[in-house]
Amino acid sequence: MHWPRLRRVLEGVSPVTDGEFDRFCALLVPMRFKKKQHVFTDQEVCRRLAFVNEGCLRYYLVDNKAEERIIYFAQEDWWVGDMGSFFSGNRSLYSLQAMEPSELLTIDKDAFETARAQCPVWEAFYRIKTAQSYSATTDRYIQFQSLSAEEKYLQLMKKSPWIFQRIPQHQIAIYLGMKPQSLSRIRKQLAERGPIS
Amino acid sequence: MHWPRLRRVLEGVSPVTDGEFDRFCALLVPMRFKKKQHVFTDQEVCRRLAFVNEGCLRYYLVDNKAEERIIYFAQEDWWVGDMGSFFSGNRSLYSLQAMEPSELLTIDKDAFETARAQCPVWEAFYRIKTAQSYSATTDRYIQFQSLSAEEKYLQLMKKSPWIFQRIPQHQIAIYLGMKPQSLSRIRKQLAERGPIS
DNA sequence: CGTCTATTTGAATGTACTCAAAAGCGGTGG
DNA sequence: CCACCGCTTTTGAGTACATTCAAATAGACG
Repeated sequence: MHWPRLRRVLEGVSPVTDGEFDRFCALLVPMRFKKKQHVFTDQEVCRRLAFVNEGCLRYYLVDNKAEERIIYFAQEDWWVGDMGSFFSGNRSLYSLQAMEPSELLTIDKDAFETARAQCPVWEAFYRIKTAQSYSATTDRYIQFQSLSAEEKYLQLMKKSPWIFQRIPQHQIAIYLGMKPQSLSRIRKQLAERGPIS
Repeated sequence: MHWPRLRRVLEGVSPVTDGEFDRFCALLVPMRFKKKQHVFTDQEVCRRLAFVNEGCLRYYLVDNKAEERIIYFAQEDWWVGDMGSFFSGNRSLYSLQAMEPSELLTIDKDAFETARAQCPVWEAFYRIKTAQSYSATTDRYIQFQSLSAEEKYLQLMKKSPWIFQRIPQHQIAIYLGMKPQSLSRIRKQLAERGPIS
């Protein structure tokens, strides 16, 4: 099997030979998930990291006040999973759920270690991506503190317009850390204030 | 030079031989910083990651509203620096400043790559720590959303009591994402409500 | 002792929330 | 095709938590 999307993503970090790519792909297990199906839920260990070959998912938790909190939405070309749980073997606090029928290419811990030893591109890829994700999460933490609800909405429109094509509005509100009612009001205000622009 | 704190921290991940530890230490440059001195500031590239052998620092930025936001306080045994800037070579958004006279053991990018190739303990250490930091930051992002100002304060008391021994209260308030006045009020309320406990 | 900074306190304000209900939308089955 | 049901989005009124602005008090350092 080819998985051209995956190949393109890996090439983004360093060139890959056919042989190395095939070796890597041999370690992956493709899996399909129906809409609303969970890849894993909280209270279980995340045993596989996964590449989103097709579809759209949300990574979320239910907090101590029984509120859902969404960490991210993922679409094609994203890697998903709970690295903390994956490496430590502890149960995850988070859940990963398909928002649309999705196809994932998954790798378990043994395959991960094999790939790390035998596929330089994979070693480089996840090393770089982990550091980038860490940075990006720190940036997001700060943005969450700094921005008002309206600013968060406008920023998301600018940075991730695809989300508005695939995700219902009340989920976007939760992702932005606000109530669906608040997002609705913000949209109304913006529509009134700036129909021109 | 011995650097027993550093050795103990590395041993936390995997055993180290004297030879490997010496090889690693030879790649480090010790540096001292006075109180309030910056290790690096925003607008410059973070060229060194550093181990806190002694002292206490804060990692912060000035946001788009000209407000200081503190990402973390670090004390002995922490590794500090902006990994995003360090690896990408882009200017950092963040600044790192000594809160007390501090001694750092620093490593630049060349030494880092050398160490990664030649010191297995270092390769394993930063790989594991990066993933852990990423997880921890995600957890913190969620906590920031979920908890009230008072809950954040109580949680910090429980999880990082050392901070209250070394850091002035208004800096703690900023770290918790609130105004110094708010933290003062919260402390007052808690003192009134629960002198018994 | 005096100055500078940190902390506390008060009063008024604002942003986003809660509770509640109405309107809109999409899919299903009669 | 239409009627109904469930879910999403909108709207309204009142509330809460933390903020702003302002000033007083306390504490640290030279």
